[in-house]
Amino acid sequence: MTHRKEAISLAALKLFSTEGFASTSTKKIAEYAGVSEALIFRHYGNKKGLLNSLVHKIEERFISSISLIVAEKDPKKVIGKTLTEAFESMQKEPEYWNLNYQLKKELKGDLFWKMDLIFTILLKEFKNLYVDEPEYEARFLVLFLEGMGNELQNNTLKNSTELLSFVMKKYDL
Amino acid sequence: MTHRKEAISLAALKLFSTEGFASTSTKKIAEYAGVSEALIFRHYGNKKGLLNSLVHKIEERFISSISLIVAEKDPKKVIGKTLTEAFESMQKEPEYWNLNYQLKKELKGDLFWKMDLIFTILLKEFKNLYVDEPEYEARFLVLFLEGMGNELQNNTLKNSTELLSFVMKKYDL
Amino acid sequence: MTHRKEAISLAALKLFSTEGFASTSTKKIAEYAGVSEALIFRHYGNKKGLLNSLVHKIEERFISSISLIVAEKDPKKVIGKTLTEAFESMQKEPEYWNLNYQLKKELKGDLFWKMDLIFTILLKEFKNLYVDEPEYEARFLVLFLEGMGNELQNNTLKNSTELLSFVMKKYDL
Amino acid sequence: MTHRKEAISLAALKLFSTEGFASTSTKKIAEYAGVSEALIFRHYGNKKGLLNSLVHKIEERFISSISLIVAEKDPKKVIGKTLTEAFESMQKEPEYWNLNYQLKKELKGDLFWKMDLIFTILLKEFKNLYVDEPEYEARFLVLFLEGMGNELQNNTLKNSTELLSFVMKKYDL
DNA sequence: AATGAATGAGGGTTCATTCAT
DNA sequence: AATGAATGAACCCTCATTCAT
Repeated sequence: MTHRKEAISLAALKLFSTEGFASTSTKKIAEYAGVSEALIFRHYGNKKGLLNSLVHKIEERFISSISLIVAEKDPKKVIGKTLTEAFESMQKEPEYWNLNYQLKKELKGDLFWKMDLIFTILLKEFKNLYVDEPEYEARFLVLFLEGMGNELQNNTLKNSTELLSFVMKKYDL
Repeated sequence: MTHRKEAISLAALKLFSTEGFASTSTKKIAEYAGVSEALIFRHYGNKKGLLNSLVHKIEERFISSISLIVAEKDPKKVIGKTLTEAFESMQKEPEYWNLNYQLKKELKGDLFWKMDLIFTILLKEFKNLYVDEPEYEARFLVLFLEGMGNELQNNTLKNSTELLSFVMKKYDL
Repeated sequence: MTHRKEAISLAALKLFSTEGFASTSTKKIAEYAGVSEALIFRHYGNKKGLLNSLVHKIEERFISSISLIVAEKDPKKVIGKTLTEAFESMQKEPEYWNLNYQLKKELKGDLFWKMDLIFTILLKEFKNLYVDEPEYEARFLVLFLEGMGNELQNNTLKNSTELLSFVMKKYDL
Repeated sequence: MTHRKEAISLAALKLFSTEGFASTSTKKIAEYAGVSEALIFRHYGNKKGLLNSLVHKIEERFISSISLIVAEKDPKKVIGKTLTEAFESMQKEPEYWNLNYQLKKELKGDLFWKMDLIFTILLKEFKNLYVDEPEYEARFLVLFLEGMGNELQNNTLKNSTELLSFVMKKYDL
């Protein structure tokens, strides 16, 4: 990938995630990336193609981060690590999560939704722990995570690290 | 409010909440409402004005629904009713919640965010219950609700009613 | 049809017929017509729609002119009048014929081709005259007319009126 | 001429003649020829240069075919051969004729127009035959040929061979 | 109150062409 | 000789908005 193609990708990630896909013009992307507008179309075909390439990157990145977690054996450790991994990812790479949320609205289901994978992992481990209603326990935690992701995007969540610690303690993880 | 002005409002609510503000053209709204495009501007000044009128409606409606809750005395009942009220509202009037979520991204803070009010209520009652860390308890529940709202918009949440019952039981509400 | 809508139609007729459909930009049409470019799309949907409206006009105009001819009884008079009518139409309304030729190339058969109608008329009358090979006689004359139409577009045909007289005399019309 | 340069020339001939000069992009030509777009500009300077090279080829080819005809002595044979040569050329190399017609519209007179040469030949021979009005006789036949060329491009002319025979017989050639 | 006509600004995309390699 | 990268200008078209009626 050439220097400029990457610049376009980065600009698009930034702008799509903050302004939304529809509200981001290709001209704005080009200016932000410091390239000509036409270059976007040379490299990605069209605006949707640029988006798709970002989505692919997001998915690959996330899947590889998850694969590290499931190597663990102890159910509690897996659950704990899933929460912390997701949380840290949300903090370190907010653009990717932002984009993921944005696209969920705009693409309506055409998108790989990270939370589905997290749910699957949690469900399995809650079953291993023989809790009463593993589906609801898992879903409950996932929805909390999803809400947290929501808030982290807007920087409206104070003491998020402490909040996570609180949850970890609550679940004895 | 005349018949046509209301038709515009309804069309805009529907379209803004499903397609987003930026992606909904005034032409589309006019067609959906069965009126001329110019009428939108006569009644609401501009597109943003139409949006603002919707936002006002949403806020009024939500505040009045909350005021019923806080009339309760028993902290646990207040918490429980807050959860069920929010949940039922999400199910009965998905457009309003959808719009609220959409606008949170697009307006970035210019908007009254329902969850803030819910947090305030829950925080007060958790304090009344003398739980250990009321801020985090309240925040935790709010984020769960927020995640649930997220999912309900896309109809991707199965057994949501049972899930809520599970949470109510978990908190002994 | 409003004043400006008509202006667009006239400008398009002029430009499409002289420059070709593909080579005529909507901006050029708008400038030539003295209106905003957007108005073209309001009135005709898109560039192709504008073309289609011209084609319809052309067809209607031609069919009505032909209907006068076939009212004649004497075969020779019909043939003669067909030739002169076509010729005069080519001279008086060169834009329409130009466009017809242009479109024949660009639309490839999606177009009503005037010469087909002329052929039908001539064929019928040559049969009435009991000439040896009416199909070829009719086709021969039609191709001559077609060639003449070709040349008249570019003003490269000198003494066209005398040429027609010559042909009329040759066929004893 | 290298292999690739020729491929470009062939692709351009094909595409210009079927789609027209303006409607054929250099990208399309490059793809059709299986070369890079930049190569077109290396070999032909610009799009117009590519066209000019084609036009030159066409003219050379046609002039050499005509020179065989005028070697004949008998006027009637010359006329007959001119018709058949033109006809066969139209059938065997439709692309060249197509292009010639296309360019006549698009270049407006900047182009060598084959029919002018044919007219000159026919005129001379009709004079040799002492017919009454040699100019009109020659023009008449040329316009027929021109119309036939028109139709042959779109494959809309049935029994063209028989039609030509009919004309030959009609003129006792 | 309500509309059709009209527009300037901007949308995504394709164009012919140049440049570095 | 040949190509991929890169671009400014132009393409068709949609946008929110104004105006006359």
